[in-house]
Amino acid sequence: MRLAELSERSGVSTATIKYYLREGLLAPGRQVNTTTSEYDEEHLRRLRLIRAMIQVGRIPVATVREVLTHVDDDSLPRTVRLGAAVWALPQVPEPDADDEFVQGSRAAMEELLGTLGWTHAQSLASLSPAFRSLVVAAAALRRLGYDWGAERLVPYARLMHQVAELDLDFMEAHVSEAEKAEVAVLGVVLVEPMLRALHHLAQEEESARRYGLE
Amino acid sequence: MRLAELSERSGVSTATIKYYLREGLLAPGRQVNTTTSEYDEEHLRRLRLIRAMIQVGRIPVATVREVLTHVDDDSLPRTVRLGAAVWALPQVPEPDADDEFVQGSRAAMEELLGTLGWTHAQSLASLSPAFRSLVVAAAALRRLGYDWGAERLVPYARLMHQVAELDLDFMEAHVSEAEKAEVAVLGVVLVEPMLRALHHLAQEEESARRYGLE
DNA sequence: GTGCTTGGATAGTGGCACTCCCCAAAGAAA
DNA sequence: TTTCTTTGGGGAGTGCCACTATCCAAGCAC
Repeated sequence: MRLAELSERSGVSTATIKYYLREGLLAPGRQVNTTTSEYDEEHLRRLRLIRAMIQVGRIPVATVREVLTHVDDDSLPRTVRLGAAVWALPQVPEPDADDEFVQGSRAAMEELLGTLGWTHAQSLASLSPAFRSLVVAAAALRRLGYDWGAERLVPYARLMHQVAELDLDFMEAHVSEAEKAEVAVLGVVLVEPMLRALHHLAQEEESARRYGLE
Repeated sequence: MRLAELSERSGVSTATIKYYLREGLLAPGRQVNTTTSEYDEEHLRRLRLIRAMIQVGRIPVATVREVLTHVDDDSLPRTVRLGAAVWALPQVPEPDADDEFVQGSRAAMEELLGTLGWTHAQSLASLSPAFRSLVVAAAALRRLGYDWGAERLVPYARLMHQVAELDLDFMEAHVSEAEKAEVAVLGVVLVEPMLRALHHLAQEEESARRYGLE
């Protein structure tokens, strides 16, 4: 199929597809001659994935490129590729290491991992963007006078661990059917907005149950 | 305290504080004379809240203003104010109602609420931005060939309901100590990034347990 | 009075995600 | 063959956003 048809079937304008091609998010089509390129179903699928990451996952274009680069890197084993892709997802900016609230939160979050017995996460903590995000969020709450320390977060962490188990169970069940790490990234990137939405809905439901609709 | 000190103590530049004042995020200080305004601890606290929402919660400035407007609206009861504030939080754009994937997902998500017995959420579904987000995310997955229907989401939803119960338990425990709805919004806005970070950490941990670090 | 600081206003900056426009080469029509 | 339309590539432009830099006049400190 040509650019126009790719645009038609994906609902993405030709100008935007060209932009993605230029930015290296989408591989170039098979060049038929100087003015025509041929795209296939794989291009359409990848384009839909890119759109989902950008529109639903709110991931910046540069980050999408980075994530896809890791996903496509055949030189690494699948699990490593997936890990690299997830670590590339956008996180909060680097915190100020001298800030007292940041230091206190960092200590509290290390304690949290110890309490949970997440030994692998502990050994990765200093590198993990997710750990950094956790520290930054906890520091912001601390700065406002709230102590979201280890003990308050333990029940949240246990619930999120159950969520992670569901994620991985699903991935295992589908690895055989599609060997592409793309499938895994998809699960990681698109499940998050669903979790967020379910969280809000659950809050609405529980709030209505407790206090009525008024 | 004057602008310079407010800047000093919050770590936010005077130029940025002036911008927030201009945008109506921060109430003006008490005007002492034509060139001096006096700010108090409440201004400092509000400024820290704004920064946390923008930097940690990644909420756009216009949305922060909207959320704070609801929070400060004394004409409504507290629960309604909180609900309005949460509904103002950024969500995905309106989906194309004619899209077959969107229609299928909407039906599946309505079925999900039925299965869960979330009757209040059901009655609010057509209005709730969270429900819309859920539909959009499910539609994106559907478009890529994955069926995240009601039965696959039920376990996720039950876990997020437990999270919501924790949230509300915490809020109830703190309502007496601070009557401001600000406290509640804070919980909603800043807990989300923590959940996200915990989710990632849990994935890293569980993935390392199952497959090793390689 | 002189010089520095302050707060308010206006305009400018840089990044991002497109989006517009032009062009030369194909392919289709006459 | 000639004319007309379409196509893909590329560069420049757009609109939005979150600041940020500059200017200005009024105060205050010495």
